[in-house]
Amino acid sequence: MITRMSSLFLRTLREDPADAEVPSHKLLVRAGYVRRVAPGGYSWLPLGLKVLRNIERVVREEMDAFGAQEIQFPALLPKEPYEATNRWEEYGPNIFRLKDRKGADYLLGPTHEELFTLTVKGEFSSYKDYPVTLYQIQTKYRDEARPRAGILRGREFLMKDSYSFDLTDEGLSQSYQDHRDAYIRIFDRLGMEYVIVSATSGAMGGSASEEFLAVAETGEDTFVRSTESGYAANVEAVRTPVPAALPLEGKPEAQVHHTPNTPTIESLVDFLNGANLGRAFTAADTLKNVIVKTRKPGEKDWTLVAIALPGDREVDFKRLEAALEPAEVAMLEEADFARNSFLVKGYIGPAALQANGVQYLADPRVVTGTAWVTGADKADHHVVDLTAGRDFTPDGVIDVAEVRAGDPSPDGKGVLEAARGIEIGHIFQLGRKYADAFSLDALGPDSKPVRITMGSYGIGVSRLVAAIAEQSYDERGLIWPRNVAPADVHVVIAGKDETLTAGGEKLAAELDAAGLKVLLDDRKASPGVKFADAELIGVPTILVVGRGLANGVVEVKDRKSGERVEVPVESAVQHLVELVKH
RNA sequence: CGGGGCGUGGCGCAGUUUGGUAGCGCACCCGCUUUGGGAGCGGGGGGUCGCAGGUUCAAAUCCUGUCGCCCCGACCA
Repeated sequence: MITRMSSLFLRTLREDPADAEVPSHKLLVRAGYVRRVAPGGYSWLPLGLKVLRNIERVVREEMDAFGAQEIQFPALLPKEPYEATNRWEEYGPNIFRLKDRKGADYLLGPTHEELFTLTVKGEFSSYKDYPVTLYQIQTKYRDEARPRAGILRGREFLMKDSYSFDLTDEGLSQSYQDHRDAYIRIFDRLGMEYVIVSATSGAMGGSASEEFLAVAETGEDTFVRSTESGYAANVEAVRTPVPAALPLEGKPEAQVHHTPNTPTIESLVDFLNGANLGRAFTAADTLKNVIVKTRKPGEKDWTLVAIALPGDREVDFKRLEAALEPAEVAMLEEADFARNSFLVKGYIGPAALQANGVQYLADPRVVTGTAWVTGADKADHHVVDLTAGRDFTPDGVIDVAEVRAGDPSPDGKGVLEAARGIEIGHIFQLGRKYADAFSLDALGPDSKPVRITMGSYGIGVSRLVAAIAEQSYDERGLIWPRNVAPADVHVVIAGKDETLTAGGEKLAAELDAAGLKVLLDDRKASPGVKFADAELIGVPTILVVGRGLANGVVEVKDRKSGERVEVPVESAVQHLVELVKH
């Protein structure tokens, strides 16, 4: 197919739009791919739509390839199914709600678990029908509090969502794995740099859940990865490596010291270093005892839990919540201290805690043989060289300290660094939550009902356009990976005399005949304008038909490397076909 | 929801302090020249200055109200 710039509905902008901050937003607008029509709502212009469709095509091919079947629901949905799962309430202000003329409630679908479940229930009833996986590529709506970054976080977006329905847990695992494999193929084909991180296993039976993050500075998600290996994880899922235990023999005796006015780690370290103890102390030598209270679902009373961690670290509340889930967690209030007089604020130690039946959980770094400075359970006193495994033994391990850049990687290779990513895919095993809500059963071979178990899998299709752009651009413009580019070759006729025009037209026709998608710049603009636009638009290969034509050569430019080679006109088509098809 | 900023031709902005003929660059149209890196010269079209009310002989500019948008954060996938 030949797309002619002379008639293409396209206007490129020389300046960045004022409301754009991130590179993908600026470039997609400047290059004429998208235009904003409302906060979080964008129209796709011809070039943008080509890119979007290319991504859709890759997603569709890989979904179909493992047997998923495409269907499509309305975006406009009745309230009732969402009431059945309580999500009409749970979603709160994040869904668009509307009423029809009769006053009936509707919503614009944010995701479609309910509809898929109901649809399967309506059609299938025998165990022989399962397993089945359905998907759709469809516009979703969420009333984001603050849409931002152009296409990256909109209130209307295109998403592929699929749902697997299985008779058994093993079947669900297989469906999950099928999706995982398909996602890897999809993102590889799209030429993305991405990581797969385990998402926190939610309250729903510790079900598996992983996120695919496109690596990009502008991403909203933080994850850590190893500098030396492929290890990557959500901060909440990082497991701190446990150091080897140290021998207890020869360790100095624990000694209580009078440490006036040292309720904080900083003041304690300063005091110790001024106390002529014959060595230097750092915050990492102290053991901080943080007390929180937890409450399991259904329980009325809170229970105290102590968390011991090196004094140079803070408790990461998100990691703590993830570790204690499904129990709730809260910080202590003054009243809690008043009620428990053994808690001497600033001087809490393991002895009083354990003596009073408070569960005492320690950071993985607190292994047998490590010696600590910690509270002595009375005001203005600390104990030095309190040694784990000798003077105290924690009731268990809890890995909730903040993860820092420079920490050793859990796989033993390299150290961790923090990085940002854009969530482009999410897969997880739902289990039977929705099947239970709608009593989705299959009749088994024994004529007894079997409750179906489900998985739910998403890919942000429109978001991918921006995510790919975030990973692939330079100061001149966009640089599309081959599989998503709006064309295979951008033919620039650099000049306007008739020989050039005719030569360019002929090459474009031949490339088209050879099955390539051609963007032909047949405008009367000056070469400089055309070159600048070609680089802004970002088709990976640019064919320049210009002054060399008189000598029988044309120029093939690689958008990414900037490399140019001169090719004889006669072999240009073959050269390009090989380049494009690899 | 908290903080900050902004609403002036299609886009990017100046003009508002100190009220007095709405301006610049890009884009667009016409003519001539130009044609391998966003050309030159000349001519031209296009804006009820977010909206409403008020002050004034006179309001983009001052006052009051209101609506909207963007950015950071909170929240959320």
